[in-house]
Amino acid sequence: MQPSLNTLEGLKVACSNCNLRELCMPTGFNPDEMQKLDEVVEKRRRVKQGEALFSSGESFTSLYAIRTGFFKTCVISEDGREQVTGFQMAGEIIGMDGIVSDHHNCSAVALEDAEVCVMPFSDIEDLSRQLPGLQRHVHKIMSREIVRENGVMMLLGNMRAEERLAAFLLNLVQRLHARGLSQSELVLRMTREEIGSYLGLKLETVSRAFSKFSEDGIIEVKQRYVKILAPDALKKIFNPQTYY
Amino acid sequence: MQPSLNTLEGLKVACSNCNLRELCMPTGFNPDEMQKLDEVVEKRRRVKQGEALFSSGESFTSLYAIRTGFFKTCVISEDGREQVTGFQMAGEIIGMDGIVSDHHNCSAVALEDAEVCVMPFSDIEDLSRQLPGLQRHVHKIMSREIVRENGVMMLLGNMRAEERLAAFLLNLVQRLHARGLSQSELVLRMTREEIGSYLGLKLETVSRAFSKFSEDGIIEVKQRYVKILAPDALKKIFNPQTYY
DNA sequence: GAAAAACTTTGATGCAAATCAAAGTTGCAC
DNA sequence: GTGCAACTTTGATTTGCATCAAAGTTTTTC
Repeated sequence: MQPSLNTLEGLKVACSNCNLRELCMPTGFNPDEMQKLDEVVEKRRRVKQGEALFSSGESFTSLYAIRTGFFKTCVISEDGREQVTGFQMAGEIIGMDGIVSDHHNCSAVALEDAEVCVMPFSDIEDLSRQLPGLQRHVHKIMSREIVRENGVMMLLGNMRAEERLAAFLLNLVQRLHARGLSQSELVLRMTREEIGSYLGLKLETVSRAFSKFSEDGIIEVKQRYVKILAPDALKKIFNPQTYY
Repeated sequence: MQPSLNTLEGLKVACSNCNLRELCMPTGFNPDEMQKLDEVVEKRRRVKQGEALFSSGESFTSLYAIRTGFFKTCVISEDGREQVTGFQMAGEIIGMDGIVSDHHNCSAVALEDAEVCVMPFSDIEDLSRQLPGLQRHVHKIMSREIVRENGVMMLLGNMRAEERLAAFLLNLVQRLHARGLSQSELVLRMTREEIGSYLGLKLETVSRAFSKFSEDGIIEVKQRYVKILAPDALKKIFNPQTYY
């Protein structure tokens, strides 16, 4: 096992001084424990835009912490229909779909050039038996994913096109804001078709909903660039009852 | 802590001789480890039809293993829309939605009189630090739920009404069969409205899809009773491409 | 920097499922 | 066992989104 300073092209990659620590790893450890935590990151890996970090059916070995870049995860039915199951950004952990069967159940594709920390799952399991804080963290991350998917089911099962898009934009901008970016401006990393797949809509419907929001003065759109002019109006569309 | 023989109305309730063991707990432990595992089940709890085992917002303490009965889990949006996120039967574990925030994110309601094993989550965490097999099992159960929800997203995002109902029936009968019941006959524990909520459809649409399958000779329906006459036809509806 | 490829927008039309409506069935309460 | 409440089925109509189509924009490629 390598020491706490793993390298990728000469870069220092210890969790202990990573600026995403609070997002992807538990906190409150002593220096000794921190060092052990660092060792969970076996190495880093770059993934070019359009490439897969892992693909459905591949054997599962590791979880991945996103350092930079943006991913989509998607499942494909036997007859070829693709469903985007999520979009993931820096500080988020992906790969947990593979644990149950030792094979990945979905694919993770980089929507922009990305870099991930590779964390062999057997090492995570070993260490989380020693560090209750890490154990708890792993449980929370998986539970968070379950809860997130519950929310998507609500979206897909109960909401209309504009409600889905409003929810999508609010969620994206909230997560970007938590990473120090603007809470009103964003550049979409995905196409209208990928948004549509995630939201259970066709790309034309997504485009029309964007245009409608724009006409109503709720957002400003120029291709992938979106500026939220009236966040309250978006929230009202997403959740009509709360505002009356 | 109680010994391995917890009781509920005089019944013996040790995991070690529960006939659902293979479904809800890991296997391959020695007698000493088995005894520890038994102690994770704090007690049993009966839940009457229509009552909630836990409700959204309640503080999270335990996971629950279903011994008998049938549950639905559902989330409710702020404006009152209900989305059924799953149906659970004997041997399945529920409550994992509560781990991330220490509060339940969804509600679990018994669709028939039920009995569950209450497993305090802190005990599960303590013991799974000692028993790697248990640790792995907990991870697998949560991963399985993530993968299941991915499948539901595919259903809701990409499939038409009859495909959804076909998938639903095939999934139910497969799980019942794994519990020793018929692979062709079942009695639905939920209403048309609850099926519709799960599948993102209105109750009338569910009813019409049942009638259509019945007219086509694929199933026999009498209210809650369903007999699958042509399982291959159902599979073909669910997954058109595989059969051509 | 021209041509092609990929993506987006907008309009016209069609259709699957929602909605509205009413009758039929089952099961529970008293 | 009668009456009411809950659930289910079926029909008529509406509607939101999909589909089909074409033009416009941006990015990539050579």
